[in-house]
Amino acid sequence: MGTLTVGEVARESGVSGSAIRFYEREGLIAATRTSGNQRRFESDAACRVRVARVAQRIGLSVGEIRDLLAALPLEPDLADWQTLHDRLTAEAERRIAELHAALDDIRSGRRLCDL
Amino acid sequence: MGTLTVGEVARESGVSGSAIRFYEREGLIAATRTSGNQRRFESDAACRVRVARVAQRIGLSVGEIRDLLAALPLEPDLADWQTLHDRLTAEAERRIAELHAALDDIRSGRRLCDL
DNA sequence: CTAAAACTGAAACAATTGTTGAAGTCAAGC
DNA sequence: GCTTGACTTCAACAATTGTTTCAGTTTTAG
Repeated sequence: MGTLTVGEVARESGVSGSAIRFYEREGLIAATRTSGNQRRFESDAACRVRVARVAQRIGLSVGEIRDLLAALPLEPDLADWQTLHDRLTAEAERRIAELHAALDDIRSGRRLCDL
Repeated sequence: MGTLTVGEVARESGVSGSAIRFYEREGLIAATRTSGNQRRFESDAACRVRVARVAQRIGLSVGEIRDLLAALPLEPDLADWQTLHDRLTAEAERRIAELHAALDDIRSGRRLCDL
């Protein structure tokens, strides 16, 4: 009950088992191993995977998400969540700004060829 | 003088020769062939490649850009440019809206795990 | 005509984000 | 203790967007 298998994390987070293994390989989530070499995750794993999917919606790469989650302790306090929150927000706004810049260029009146 | 080689299109459009060949393979730009099988592009090719790069900034895939450029005749009139313009703009706005939706979710007050 | 520069296709490589399949191992219930 | 479902690793595959390298061909300038 204290720990979760790959399949349980997969179900709880709505991601496939192969993706869960991939995320563990990539360092997004940590696992211990049973004596028989099976992964066991702490109960926060599904939460972290969900955070990862939110970050993917924003457009972060797996490497960026790894770094993001690295700053999130096992039992995050409010400040930890706030930090994560702020980083995701900043990144989203940065990407929105990039798109706005592209839009401005498109609308600049110059021919598209000259951008 | 009426046609351009790969290298000339590359220089005029600021992308590499290998990318130019790739774009031709993928149908973004059209080429005729010399008797010696070398590509020759019409003078609009560099322009189309530039449009493609703008579209990439917006986030369109090569396939989407192919479709976009397919609607652009060899000598586009104002309406053709307007159509292209409108599609790019709409696509940019769509992606901006997606990011705003993600931002709204992040700011919804729910825990990130519950998104 | 010849030498150099640019071109050719084909294939391998690269990073990214996983999925699929095979063969074998572990864990849980009965 | 046996069966069954879930797990393991490893490798191959997939799509995307090109780059690199090879050996060979064409074009162009002189």
